Amino acid sequence: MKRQINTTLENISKQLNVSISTVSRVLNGKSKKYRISKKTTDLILKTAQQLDYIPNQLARGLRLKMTNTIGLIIPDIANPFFAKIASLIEKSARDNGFSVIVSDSEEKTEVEISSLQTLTSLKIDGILISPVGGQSKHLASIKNRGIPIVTIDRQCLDLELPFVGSDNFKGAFTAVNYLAKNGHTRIAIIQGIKNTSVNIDRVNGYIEALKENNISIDKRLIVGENFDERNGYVEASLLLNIEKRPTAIFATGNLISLGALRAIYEKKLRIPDDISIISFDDQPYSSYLATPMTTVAQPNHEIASIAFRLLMDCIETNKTMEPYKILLPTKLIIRDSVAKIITH
Amino acid sequence: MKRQINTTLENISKQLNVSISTVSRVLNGKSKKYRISKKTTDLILKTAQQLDYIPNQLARGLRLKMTNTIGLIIPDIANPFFAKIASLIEKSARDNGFSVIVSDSEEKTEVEISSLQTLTSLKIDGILISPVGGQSKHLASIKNRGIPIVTIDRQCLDLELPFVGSDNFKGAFTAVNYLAKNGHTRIAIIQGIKNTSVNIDRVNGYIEALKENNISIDKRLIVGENFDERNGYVEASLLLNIEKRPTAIFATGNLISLGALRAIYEKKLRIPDDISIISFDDQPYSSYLATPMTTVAQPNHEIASIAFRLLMDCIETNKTMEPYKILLPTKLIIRDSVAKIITH
DNA sequence: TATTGCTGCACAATCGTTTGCGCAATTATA
DNA sequence: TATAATTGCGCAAACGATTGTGCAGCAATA
Repeated sequence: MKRQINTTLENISKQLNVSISTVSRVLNGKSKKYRISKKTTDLILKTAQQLDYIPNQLARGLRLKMTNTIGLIIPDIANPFFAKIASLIEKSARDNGFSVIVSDSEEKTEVEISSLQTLTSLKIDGILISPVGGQSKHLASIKNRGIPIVTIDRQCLDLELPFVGSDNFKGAFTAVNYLAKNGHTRIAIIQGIKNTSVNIDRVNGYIEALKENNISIDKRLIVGENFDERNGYVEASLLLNIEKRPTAIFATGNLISLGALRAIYEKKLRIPDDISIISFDDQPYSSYLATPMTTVAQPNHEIASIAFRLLMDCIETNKTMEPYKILLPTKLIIRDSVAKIITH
Repeated sequence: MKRQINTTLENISKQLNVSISTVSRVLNGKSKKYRISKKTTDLILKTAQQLDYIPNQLARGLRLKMTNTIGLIIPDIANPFFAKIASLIEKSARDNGFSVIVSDSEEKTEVEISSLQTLTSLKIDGILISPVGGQSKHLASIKNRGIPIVTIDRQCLDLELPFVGSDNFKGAFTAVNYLAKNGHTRIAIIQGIKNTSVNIDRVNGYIEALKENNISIDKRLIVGENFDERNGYVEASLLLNIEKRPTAIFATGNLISLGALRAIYEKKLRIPDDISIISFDDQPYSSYLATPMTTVAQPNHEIASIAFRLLMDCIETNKTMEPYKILLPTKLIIRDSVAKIITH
């Protein structure tokens, strides 16, 4: 129902009394290949410019089965970690002539499924996804359709797909080990969503670090179930109320630690005097907090650029996508949120 | 060059010995309108499901001149303010059956121009943009093409376009007035990009507040030129070094204030004892900073949802888009970063 | 029996590109 | 002066969907 007056190949061809194909070839820089004369070429180029011709990518995509568009599905665009990833991906894409359609799955499988549907109906050339976790039939279906897909940040547990992300196990291990080396023995972990690879690896890293330091595992100190701020707040509040409360909290995400801070300050406790904290994900503000926070930083730039390159590879060489797994090292950034505990 | 084995209307039609049109009509729920028998209808529906039919939106869009896709161009996805906006827009869009193609202009006009090109070639149904500022020919061109467009957060200065954003003038005025009422007379402002409406309004609000409080304008206290962290850092560092240094800084963006914090702490100064600060944009972490920061919060949710609704209106009723301007109120959130100065 | 009306669907054009193939006109070769 | 090669471009199919129009077949009516 729109009356957009767009100039098409046909417009140009009619104005110049040449065929549509000739115009197409010229505008695609195939003049020599198809031996279009310099005169015609120049003429077409000029009128195309005058008429402000912009190719219709729908038609192009329909014909070429290639849209130069990829889909990016992440669980929460507003989360600074994902925002950064999204921004980096978009830039890589743009630099390579690709557009990106972003979709926020809100950590919900149904949303993820429907986004996947939408994206495939939009005929994107590939998908970058940080899966919600749990089910993976819908991802398998994408894979079977032959649509290039690479997972980012979070792996798919029961499906072999290329992956790029941090070495979460080691990252968590290092953080918790650091706490232990500082004399902490009652260390709590506030988890994110349980059936995400990220979370599993971080929890395992935590457990391994405790074992390594001969600290027994206390199930009551393994809490949480979501990566959001509310979860951090709720679980930290609870933790602070148990009889022998932990001396340190390991927050598995940047929003979680923010929530934990809220709980801690609400109780008028001080960091690190009353309680220590380490958070996954370094943020620009991490050093300006009331107590500059010790964090484990992820290599966002590498994650984004490698993931994008991997996807491009899958798209170009349409080979059966050997499920590469790329684990990038994290970095513990030590600031002031961890106290050294003197034991006798 | 891909061998995607997709089921099309034709596949279904052949399998059932009916025509493509019949299949199309059934799958679009137009069985009654075109009097397709219940038997045929059910059969088609069933096989479509079995074959996992997903419509090709390229073909659809080509025919319908409607893609159910909008473009969103913002200057920096990684900036939490825009990340939030993007996330809210995406959700609104999804709820209305639209996809959004995100583009980060990096505050560069050339990028903005080329993104606009890409988006129109992708045949998006409308555009939401927070323009870089400066030139606006490319936006005029979009408008002339009849493509629905609404500006968000930043207005276009020399072109009438629908707009939704905060009342930046009043927001800035209130903030600076608050500083003045607390006895500050040497108040610096660190600006963002100069020719953005946002910045102009905030600076004007600042100036007006000074006038209202009989404080003379000191040009040396009006500094800055970018919304990023580096600008905040550099300008704050400079400000802290001038002979009679300001007692308060008004940072016009969340990244700017972060940079300012860096400069302040680097100089071992304390907030608010040595210097006061107010920042535009409230953030989740604002209250957990070394000194919880007084901020002027923007109504992100309203901005996003109203902007989206406005765009939908433009798209649906394709009327000539009366350039609505919607200014939403901001809110001063008072925390601890402003000192009360006692004058004699 | 002839006419009308309804049911149930098919035909074909269209959206804007791309591209293999073909063909006329020109130039080069023999 | 034939024949061959080259130059320069057009034809038409295809991509996958939507939709106005038309047309059989059958039932109902006159």
